[in-house]
Amino acid sequence: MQRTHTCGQLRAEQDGQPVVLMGWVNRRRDHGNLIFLDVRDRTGITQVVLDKEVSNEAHAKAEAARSEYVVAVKGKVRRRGAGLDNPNMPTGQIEVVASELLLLNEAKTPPFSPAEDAVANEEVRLKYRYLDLRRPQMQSNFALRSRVAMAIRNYLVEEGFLEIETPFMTRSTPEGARDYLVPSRVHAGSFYALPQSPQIFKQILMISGFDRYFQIARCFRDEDLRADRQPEFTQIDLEMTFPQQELVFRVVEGFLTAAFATAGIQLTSPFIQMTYDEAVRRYGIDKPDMRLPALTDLTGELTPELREQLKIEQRLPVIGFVIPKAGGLSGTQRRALTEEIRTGFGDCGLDSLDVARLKTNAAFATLANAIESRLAAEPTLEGGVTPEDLIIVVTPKLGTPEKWNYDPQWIWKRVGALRLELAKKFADKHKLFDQTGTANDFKFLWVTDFPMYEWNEESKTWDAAHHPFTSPHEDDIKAGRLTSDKGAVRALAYDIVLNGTELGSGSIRIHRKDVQAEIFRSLGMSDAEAKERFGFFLDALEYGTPPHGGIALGLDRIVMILAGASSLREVIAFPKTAKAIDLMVDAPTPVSDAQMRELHLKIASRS
RNA sequence: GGGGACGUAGCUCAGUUGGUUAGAGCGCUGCCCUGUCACGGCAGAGGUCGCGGGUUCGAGCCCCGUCGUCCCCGCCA
Repeated sequence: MQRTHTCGQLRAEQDGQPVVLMGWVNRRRDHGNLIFLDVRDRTGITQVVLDKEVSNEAHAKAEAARSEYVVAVKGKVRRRGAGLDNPNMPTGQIEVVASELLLLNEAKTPPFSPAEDAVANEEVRLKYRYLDLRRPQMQSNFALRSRVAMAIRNYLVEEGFLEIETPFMTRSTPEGARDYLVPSRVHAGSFYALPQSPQIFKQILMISGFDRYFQIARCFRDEDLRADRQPEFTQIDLEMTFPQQELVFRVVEGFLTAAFATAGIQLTSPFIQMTYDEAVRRYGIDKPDMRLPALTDLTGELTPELREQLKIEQRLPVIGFVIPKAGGLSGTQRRALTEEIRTGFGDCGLDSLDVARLKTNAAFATLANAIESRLAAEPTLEGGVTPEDLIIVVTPKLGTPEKWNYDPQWIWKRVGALRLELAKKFADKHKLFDQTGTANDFKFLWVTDFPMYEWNEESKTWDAAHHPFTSPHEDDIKAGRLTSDKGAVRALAYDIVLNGTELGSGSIRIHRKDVQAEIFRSLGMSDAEAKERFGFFLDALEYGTPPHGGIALGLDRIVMILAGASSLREVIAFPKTAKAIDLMVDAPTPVSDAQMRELHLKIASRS
């Protein structure tokens, strides 16, 4: 028996047609001499009718059928009678009257039903991943993922990019994330590393003259996980020769537009841009969520006298922001929130003003009104500030936090974090995170001019903020800032941000050996050390390296946001838990002593 | 490495101040039912209250430890 149609395919037009369907029993409704089987495959569900008067034998088999049995149905499509349509399902105008039913396979009673909308806890879902993946929501997530990847491939190939694979077993680089290591059997005591990204290879491909490269590449990082971080993840990695950064942006906007179109979302490009400094100043974070109103600097609204009265530190900024529709709190609720903020900032010396209360006090009413009108200027608050909105004004208490001295952005970052925390807390009220199915749900943003260096408080050194192959701004090199003022050096590095999630980052690379060597030196790496770690790369730079640059975007994150999911596990078929365990296959596991010996390994302690 | 939430039937969860025999819905099993589509009706089975220890006359509930899942900080060039 050969399947003729899928379970999501049949419509009224096929009335009377003989068909063979195959799939899983989604539900069975037994009415005695009449049994309904809902048969499911990844395309949908079709109601099959087993009538004892049509086939006694088929009906008997249907009596034995249970949830998740795999069945084959031979029968005829029938337009349902008047009043029997089910408008809730695409195939609801028809049913298949079975003349023959085969139970292709039985199924144990599943621990949870793929037919239920309610989801089981993640532990069970991950253990029985094959059942979880049968759920229509998951099927649609992976169909979406496939379409997105295909659209991106097509777009990039059209634009002249070549898809080229790079090794999974490569050389460990101590910079950046922790490596996953693969012990060598042939070379005792030596290890390959799984790539954190194909960074160096793609640059070598540019030196090799491939002009435009891309790859949908698996990357591996042995760091602690989050909802949006898995130990292995997939990047859309690309690199091109002779690009201005704007050209990279156009390519990315192009393939994202193509990708989102597969989900029926029509994006408009170019995406807006903002420098890193601006992002931190206006949003307190390098990946602003543009669905929410920005931070507003209210410092100018407070005279020294007012600060004095309100016990506010004179040297530091006063920062306000609005959470739309989260207002109207009672006095008790406001006091609780104020207290929460105060303790949340702990030893940082920050406090907040209760604007609603200020308003009721004649001495401060002018200030409160001024604050309100300043906040209302924020463009995302089209209707101005209303009593429905929640106003937060963060003030530094008397006594200066030490951090201010070396990181002037610190207070902005803290308030930016508070803005996100409160936005999350009041998501039900402002509904700005809800998906409406339009391009409006997706706020893209380019963040440019990242700092080249980052002060590492622990080791008291300057580290590369992006990676050490990133080109600094020409001006900053010329001005000698690589040595004199590292904190002020801007890189030709950029991030693409979607709804507050970093989708990807890239840069224009260094293509001259002298500059590369200088950067290594500026990072405290001696020439000998640089040669030891990146000698092959420095060599390659000497054989006619074209200017080049690129970017890498997290495919998993793109699909996650597009699918409206809140965890990567919803869009990765076989993901790992927060402790990097695969609950289905049970990995990792210890290996046999024989394997260990072969790899010249010994476990120091199993404590 | 640190903080937080959760863990009770196959699943989702309730379980009062520590007090008799630990409950509900769904699912499951059996019987009945020819128009259901979350079918319905009747009957029934199903529990190491994550695990270990402690307090107590008595612990699902309190204490200590531990394991697991999730979220966050650190970390993630």
